[in-house]
Amino acid sequence: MSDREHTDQPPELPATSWAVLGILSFGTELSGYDVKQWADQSLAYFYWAPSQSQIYTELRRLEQLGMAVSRVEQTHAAKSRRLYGITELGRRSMRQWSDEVAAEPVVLKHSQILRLWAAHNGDLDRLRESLAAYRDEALRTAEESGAHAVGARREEDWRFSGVALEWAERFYRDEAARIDWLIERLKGMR
Amino acid sequence: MSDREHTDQPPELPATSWAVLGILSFGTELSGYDVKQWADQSLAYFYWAPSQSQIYTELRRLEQLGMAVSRVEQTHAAKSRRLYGITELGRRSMRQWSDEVAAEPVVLKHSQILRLWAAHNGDLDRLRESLAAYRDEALRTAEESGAHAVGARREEDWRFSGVALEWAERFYRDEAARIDWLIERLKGMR
DNA sequence: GGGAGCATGTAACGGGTTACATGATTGG
DNA sequence: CCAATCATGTAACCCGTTACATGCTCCC
Repeated sequence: MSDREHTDQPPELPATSWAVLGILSFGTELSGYDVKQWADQSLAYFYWAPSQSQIYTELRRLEQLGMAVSRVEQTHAAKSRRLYGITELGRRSMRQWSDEVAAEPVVLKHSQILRLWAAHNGDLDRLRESLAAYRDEALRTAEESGAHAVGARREEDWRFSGVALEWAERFYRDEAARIDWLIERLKGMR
Repeated sequence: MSDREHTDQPPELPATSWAVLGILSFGTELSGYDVKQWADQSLAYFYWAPSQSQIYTELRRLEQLGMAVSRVEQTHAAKSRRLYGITELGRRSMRQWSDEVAAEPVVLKHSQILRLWAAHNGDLDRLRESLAAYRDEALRTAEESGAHAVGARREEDWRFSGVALEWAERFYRDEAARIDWLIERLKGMR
């Protein structure tokens, strides 16, 4: 019995599901709408922002698997929202996923570099402009991540998500620096 | 008439299509199989590696749109392969895509950081091991990109794809360095 | 002879997106 | 009162993957 708990593999789920379950694992009861906000302010910086409708789908799936439970909160007369919380099974599965399931390969789809790669078609000056704009955007993203990291560090349970956001801050700073290098590298090319 | 050529937008296609057309834009006639090899040795380092079957699908679509043409090469008695080449329309579309179509947002799905973010569930030491392994893998990838970059620099037409691969080399080196930072940052945390 | 690589494709499926639909509450 | 935000969900669709099927050729 207690053996099974150690040897059972968590069910195969897309990473999205684990991400959503991960948000619930911070312990707060959340609506689908809330989950979306949280995802946009953390996940989005190193993973991606699932759409609202997808989040609802995932939450329903997690509940069906017994990893989450929901209850309806009656805020007002006519208005209500469904709050989801993680279950014991959910926590256990999350732990198994963390420890036992191999991490999928890191996915990078860098359309800026895709354009550079094919720059023998097209106007190089326009590419340079586009790169410069992307550089500034990356710096802004770095600052955003940093700001969210400060917020996350305040809560003991969020210490690792805080570090993840610090990582993101560095990532986007490095990204900007690499673009600077690239612009320099392209000087004189035609 | 010549006006239209300047104002027409290229058809809306998924980035995959442009990537495949981009491979053809280097001028060599290629089979679907060849395209896959090329993609694995360049695209994969900054974009992603489309599956073989997807490549065949894209090639057929590009031909239907008039951006590519194919002919059957009879290698041997019973064996043949279909070679694809870019057309004038294909080149023009590629140029328009480069110059006029806004670049899609950069997609990053970093499952290593996803695990870090949720590390309050699960074993931190196992995460550290996983990160160390990823670091080494990133360094290997950096070296691979660098090697391909050297090859690309030899051909005049590939100068930009060479620079893209140099960018990739830096990217994966920075990635490894960031993991080193991260491992250091996690020291003492539990 | 047999295995590795060359070569092309089909079918089923799934993950995820956009667009749409609906309605309540809050604050200026 | 009106816009923004909160809140939930359906339907259509598409991109892309895996698994499968098939058969050749080269070289050991």
